[in-house]
Amino acid sequence: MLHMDIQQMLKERRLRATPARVATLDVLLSAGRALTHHEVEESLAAAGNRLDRVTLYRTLDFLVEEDLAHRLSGEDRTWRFSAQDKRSGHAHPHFCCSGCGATLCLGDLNPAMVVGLPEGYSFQQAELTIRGLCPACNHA
Amino acid sequence: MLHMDIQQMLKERRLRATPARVATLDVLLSAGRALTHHEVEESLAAAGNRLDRVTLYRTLDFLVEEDLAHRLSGEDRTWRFSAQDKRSGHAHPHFCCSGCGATLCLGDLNPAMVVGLPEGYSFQQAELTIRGLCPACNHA
DNA sequence: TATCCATATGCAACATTGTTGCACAAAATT
DNA sequence: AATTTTGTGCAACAATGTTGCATATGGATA
Repeated sequence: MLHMDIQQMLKERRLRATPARVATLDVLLSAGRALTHHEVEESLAAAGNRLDRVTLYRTLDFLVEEDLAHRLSGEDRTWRFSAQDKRSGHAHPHFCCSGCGATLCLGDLNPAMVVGLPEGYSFQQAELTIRGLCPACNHA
Repeated sequence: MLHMDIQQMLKERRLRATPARVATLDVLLSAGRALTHHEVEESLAAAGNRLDRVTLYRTLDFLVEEDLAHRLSGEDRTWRFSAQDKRSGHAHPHFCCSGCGATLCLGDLNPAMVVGLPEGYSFQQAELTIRGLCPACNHA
């Protein structure tokens, strides 16, 4: 996406359109999948937008808080961030490749799934992660 | 559970019934929920069975490999271990409390849920995590 | 356009969680 | 009992994420 458009995205929400945010959002929007902090860092560096580690952590946190990105937990204890899916906020089905860790978002979940909590428990959110092999790892 | 019985569990599978394993398994079996490494460590120490951090990591890995325990990833980037549910290996619905992080296993998943992967992707396992509040946190 | 202030950034230090290598101890096997 | 195999503890390291603080900067205001 054009940086102009990304700046616009931020300004529409009355948020500061700093270079760090624009570049980070650009990386997330361009990726076809959820990226780790490290992957974002490398991607930024490759594009000549080197950011401090801490700044990137804070920028990613910021984007998540402002609902411009989505933080999801994988099987490898590292957060992954995605700006792709602005799907309904309460049900996030993901696919996670056992081969390479690639993570991406699938379609909506059927809320009917989320029933049968024990007495006294309250529901907030459901997350379904399907593990398997992505096309690349299927062939390897 | 009695230590005798736990030793039996291990020996039936031709595994060495070391004190570290028996004590760790005991802690996991007695807990009504999945425990973090740290929680297991504390629980062991409280029972006078202090274990080295590394030994505990390795013991937990061992139990998972031998299918005596189950490792699950939470929202806080730390593994949790449970010896409770020897439910079907391919679908693990969990409940995770947003208040205190307590994690426990719910009933079986309907495998029909796991359909609709994009072309080229292969299925291995599904994990559904429901977030919400446990009874204690609901009242607090 | 120049000034100013809230806030974003970078740096250093730290915290947490998990891993690796190696020497020693304990179990199992003979 | 001796030997082999495996488990344990210690030290050091690695990866991921956090906190405090000084400085730089975006964007509102004059």
